[in-house]
Amino acid sequence: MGGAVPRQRESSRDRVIMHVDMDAFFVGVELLTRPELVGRQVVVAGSGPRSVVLSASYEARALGVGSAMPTTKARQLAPHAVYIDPSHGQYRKYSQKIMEILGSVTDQLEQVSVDEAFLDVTGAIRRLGPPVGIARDIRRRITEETGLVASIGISSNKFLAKMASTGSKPDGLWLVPGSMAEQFLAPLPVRKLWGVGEKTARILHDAGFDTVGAVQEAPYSLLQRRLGKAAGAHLYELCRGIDERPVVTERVEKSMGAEHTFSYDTDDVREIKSALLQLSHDVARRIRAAERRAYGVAIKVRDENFHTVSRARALEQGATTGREVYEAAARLFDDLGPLPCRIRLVGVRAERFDAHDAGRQLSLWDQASEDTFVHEAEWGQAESTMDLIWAKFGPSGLRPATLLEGTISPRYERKQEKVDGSRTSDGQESEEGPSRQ
DNA sequence: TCTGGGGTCCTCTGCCTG
DNA sequence: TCTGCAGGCAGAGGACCC
Repeated sequence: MGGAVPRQRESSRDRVIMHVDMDAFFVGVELLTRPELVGRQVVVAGSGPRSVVLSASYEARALGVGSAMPTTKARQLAPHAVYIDPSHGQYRKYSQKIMEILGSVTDQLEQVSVDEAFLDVTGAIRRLGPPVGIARDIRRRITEETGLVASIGISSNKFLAKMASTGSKPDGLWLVPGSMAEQFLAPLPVRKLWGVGEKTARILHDAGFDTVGAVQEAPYSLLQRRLGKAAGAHLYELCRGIDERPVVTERVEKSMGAEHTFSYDTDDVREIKSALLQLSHDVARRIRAAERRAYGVAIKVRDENFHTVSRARALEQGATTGREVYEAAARLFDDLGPLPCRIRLVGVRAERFDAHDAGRQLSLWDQASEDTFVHEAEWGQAESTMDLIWAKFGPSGLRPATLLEGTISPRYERKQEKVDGSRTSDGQESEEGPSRQ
């Protein structure tokens, strides 16, 4: 039952893994252009009624403001903080610079998100010297070349390196030898473990485990009983600092999705379908950009009570156009039946990708009529042409007629204008970003 | 009180098939 | 032919991460 108790392979203790994590990255980037705000409470958050905090300066964090917190709550906690709309284009630009610096250290680089990455420097030590020296050099170069601050954790695997960088923040550097893993982790609250969220922490608390040290004492079978086979085994390993995952330099996306939260809950089917249509086109554009074809489409619908349902459908012919994605999404939505209450959020996701076949295959639907096939091919061509125009002039000038006035609701239209307004002619968000307060 | 958006992985369940 | 069972697979939902 539950399999053998896992043990760490001795060889894996010889690896040297770094976790580089930027300190309050979004705020840091904003402060580069607004140095007068350094040392003040600064919060990067959307300005909508339902937006959340993306990043907060350490001064704001001291008041309890944290990421993913509703902006309304953050304003209660930090009423005198400066609130800034996010400028994602800038964040991407700085992220790229940072990844270039990290890439010059080793090609064993795994970018986890816009502001953090793992490096396997095992092979670089002979060339560049001891790990701590490499990490110091990385931190110095990031600050000199971008003006931003990074914290770095070093250990024998990704999990421990991540825990070390978290512990070193802000502006720190920690090395945790693999042999010290259990002592290092024991005093930490279980919630600090990577993969232990709110729910798992509550289950562990109910079982009497509040610290990693307490979980270290728990039998393997008990963890599997309480948390499930995989999660139990995973936690058993993590609390001992065992993590055999390699640094993955190339990652292939398994799905691409887009979601929209309405400013106000709605039961207007026209408005909901208009959002589904817009999202379908957004997703399809990314499918085409990646030269892929989606053989599955899923929708997500969240109601006013925060109850979420999802529905998925396999597609015989891979989808690459917004029209194809929307047809599947709209059918899934229709299959849900009459709305029992108002809707808060809708999402569209494309999945089950395959290599993008160059020649357009005839679908069953297409085969019904030669005219239909020509029409579909033309539609695909039209959307590809739209991609080119988007790339050159930005999204504001062109969109399917079904997304223009009369079909899309005024409320959703306003949001699109806001998004479009923050972009430049090359389709990227402007250097200045959206308007700020 | 109020909870975005994008993504991955896991579990459970029901259906199909051998 | 029917029944029971196991395995594979897809769909739905949940938890988690940044």
